[in-house]
Amino acid sequence: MLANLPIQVKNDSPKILATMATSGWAMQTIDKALGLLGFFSEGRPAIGLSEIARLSGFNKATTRRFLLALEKHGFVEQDAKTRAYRLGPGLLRLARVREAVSPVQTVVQPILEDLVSRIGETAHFSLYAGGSLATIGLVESTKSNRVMLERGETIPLHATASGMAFMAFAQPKIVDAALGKTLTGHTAQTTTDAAELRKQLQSVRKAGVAVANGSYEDGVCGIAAPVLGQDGFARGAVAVAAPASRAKRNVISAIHPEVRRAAAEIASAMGVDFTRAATHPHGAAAA
Amino acid sequence: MLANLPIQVKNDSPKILATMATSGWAMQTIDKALGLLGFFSEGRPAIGLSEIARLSGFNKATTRRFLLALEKHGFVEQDAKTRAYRLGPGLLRLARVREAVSPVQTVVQPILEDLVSRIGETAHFSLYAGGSLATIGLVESTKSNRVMLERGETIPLHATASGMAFMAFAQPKIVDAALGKTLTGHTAQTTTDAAELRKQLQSVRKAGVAVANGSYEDGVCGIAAPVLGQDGFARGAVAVAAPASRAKRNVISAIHPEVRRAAAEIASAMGVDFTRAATHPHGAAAA
DNA sequence: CAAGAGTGGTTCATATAATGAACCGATGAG
DNA sequence: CTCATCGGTTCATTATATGAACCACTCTTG
Repeated sequence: MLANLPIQVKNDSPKILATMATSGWAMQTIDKALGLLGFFSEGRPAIGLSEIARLSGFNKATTRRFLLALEKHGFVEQDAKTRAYRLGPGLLRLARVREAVSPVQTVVQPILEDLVSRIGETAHFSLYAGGSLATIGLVESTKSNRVMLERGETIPLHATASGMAFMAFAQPKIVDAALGKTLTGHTAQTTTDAAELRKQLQSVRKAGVAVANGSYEDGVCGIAAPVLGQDGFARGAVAVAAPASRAKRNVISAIHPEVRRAAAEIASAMGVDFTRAATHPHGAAAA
Repeated sequence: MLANLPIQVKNDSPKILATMATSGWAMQTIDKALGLLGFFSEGRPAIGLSEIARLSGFNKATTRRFLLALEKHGFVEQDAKTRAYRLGPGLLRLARVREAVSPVQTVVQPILEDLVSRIGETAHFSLYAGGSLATIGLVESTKSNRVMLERGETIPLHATASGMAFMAFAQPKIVDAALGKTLTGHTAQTTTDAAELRKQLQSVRKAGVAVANGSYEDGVCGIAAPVLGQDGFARGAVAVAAPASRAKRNVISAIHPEVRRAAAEIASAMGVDFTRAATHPHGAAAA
């Protein structure tokens, strides 16, 4: 049973982009090209041309043209030796501009650190971007038996506590889009029925917190709270991830208020007007 | 003469992208869409649809489709109230992945801080990305009369010390591309003649350092050294920016070795093999 | 108030762009 | 050697992006 070893959570979904273009929408070329960037992760930092083509389902020639266009703008760069492509330095500049304008990472990190010091479990913060939640902040527990996450990972909305907390307070169209497509089961515990998930979202709205036990990764229990924007809709979520072995009822209960507090702090630090949160569009208290 | 006030350096170039597509190259749609991101900066963090269309030279309808495609992937987001677009959270994730794989920002910052503490002037580090240098790290001097820079700014190659230091050791094709297009004069001091600039690059190669006095912003003197990659070609540059009033001959001379040292440290920290730097493709010592 | 000039956003005929099977040369494994 | 990769390229085929004119709306301004 994994005993006392850190639990490594990974995301190795291949997901073909080529067929996705059939969603009857416009500006598909850009869509496809930007989709390629999603294949890069901490665990797969550099990818060869053929492999990207295989992963995305595009022709090698097309894939290469995409990569050249991305390279021209510094979004990817090609290793001179291995010829493999990796994320480029242009992203750093854009992220800096964004961060200079509305600081998130700098503000979130200390809040997460505080959260981790209080409850002793790994915590992370993610923002909704491009159809899923993107992990923006991550602080790992110092315990030897802890949950480990990849930096900058994208996490599915329907299979995680963060995702459920987010969806419970997100704009309806986002939820519809997320639950509309085929829901992949990550473990035996994953709920893949949209109607059932919507029922669960109701409970999350009442509680203001989402709990997911092994629905994304076996043996990992997540407790998450939504981070709301000025319009009252969710922007992202804060979550605590604990080994299931430690996640007893009373422990989870104790974590609830801490996660909600962290979520409120983050929302506030991101410049949220909390008087608005009272007249929440979902009619539930979430902060 | 500006006396003792901090000197603010800005970049307000409008530059139309619509005509640029004529460069006989492929995958133009992606190119155009990604070009829009370049209009966002610390000084212009949010832009309305019409203004982006005006800046880029594209049709409003086309521009909107670009923005929607970018938004879908979290590269931009639209303010619910003002309807203006700004850089999106998806960039943070990608930058994090890139940073997790090959840390630059985290490594550069302390080196810059050390540099600033030694010489007492503003210092910054930039990487080549998308046709120009992108400021990745920035530490300002604590003096009241100091040079101020925007975070995440893109700086022209031909008009700055950083640019010249970079070009002097960059891949020839990059230099050709940079000097091939029309060179804009930012001040009366800016050299806009490609042949003359190439001659200056020769001197920079000999010195291993570039000095630019008021060629980008009046009253600002830049001293820069290239940061070389494992292939011996420049990846970016470190620069010190001082008010011209303080930049006496002997001061500049004193800064030279400090900037070169910082450049060497950064290159080393970025994982550069320095035994390679000896057999430099340009036949000059640059570290 | 009304008129004018801005917005952001949408439509549909037109014209331009993206695409991929087959190809090449190189490299590495058996 | 042979076979299977790799990254990269070509050109006929096809699907795509594009923009003028159009709303609906919100400011100013007289």
